[in-house]
Amino acid sequence: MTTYATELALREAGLRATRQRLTVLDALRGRGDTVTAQDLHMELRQAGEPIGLTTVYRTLAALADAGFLDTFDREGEQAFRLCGDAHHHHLVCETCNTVEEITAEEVERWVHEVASARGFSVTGHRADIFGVCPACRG
Amino acid sequence: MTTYATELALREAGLRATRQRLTVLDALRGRGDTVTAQDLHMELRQAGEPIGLTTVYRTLAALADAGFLDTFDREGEQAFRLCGDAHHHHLVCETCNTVEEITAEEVERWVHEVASARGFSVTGHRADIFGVCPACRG
DNA sequence: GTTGTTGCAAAGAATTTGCAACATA
DNA sequence: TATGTTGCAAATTCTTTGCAACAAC
Repeated sequence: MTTYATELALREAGLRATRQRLTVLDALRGRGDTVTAQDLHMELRQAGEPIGLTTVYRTLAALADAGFLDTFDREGEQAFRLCGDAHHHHLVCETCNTVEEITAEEVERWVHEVASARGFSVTGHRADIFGVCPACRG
Repeated sequence: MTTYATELALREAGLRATRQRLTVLDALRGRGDTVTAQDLHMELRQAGEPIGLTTVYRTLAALADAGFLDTFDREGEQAFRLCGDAHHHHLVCETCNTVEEITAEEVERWVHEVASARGFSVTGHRADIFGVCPACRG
């Protein structure tokens, strides 16, 4: 179900709306967990989608670069996940890799207090919580 | 200046106090920035220390596993840094890779509030701030 | 038509493993 | 001495690049 809005969003980011990019975005849309390029490529191929591994790597990098995806590190591998527009943090289930987005004014405030107290100019920050989700605990 | 305390700490963690491990710990002790296995190996070799790359990898992994080191991701590469005992967060200079440790009761509190509100059991959390330190801004 | 994109094959880089020699406890 | 550790070389794995065919605008 590729929406027209998706194509617009891609163009806005200076990316052509190719079949492969729409495929990747569609695949990402359904899921709340993180995926690596390798994972996603295999899934898409198994689902019959013709797409190259190189393209999956490049697409995920481009989408992350354009702010469509959040990035995570799964021990050496880079994993990605579709994200909302606003800045947020993450509640990550270490068992199923599902990610819930959380906002936190408390953290934002803390970030600027700490940084300015030490004379740092802030370029970014990240606050993630790791745990096991209710579903995985059974 | 390999202290006896260092050797004890290693044994406590179930690791033998080998020359290589003490060398790595010594090298790490002096610095406030993060290093990768490749970096550290090269530095040690250049300093005349005989140590294998494999060993540096294994040593850093073991030390991190034992809680001696904090780990960071420098785009694909894993970087390490000696850390204090207590739980803390990081103020990272993206220019020189120096890390200042920061404590944050506010964040701890926030972590448990958010997690329990969603039924997650917490296994860990991490709050890092990225920026440019006063020295690098000149 | 132009220019960005794709995908294969090959290259590159980081990291891990097999295994015999070796050092620590 | 028994067992954990080392380090080389080789193998793995993740990721990137060259380049010609191709698709989007």
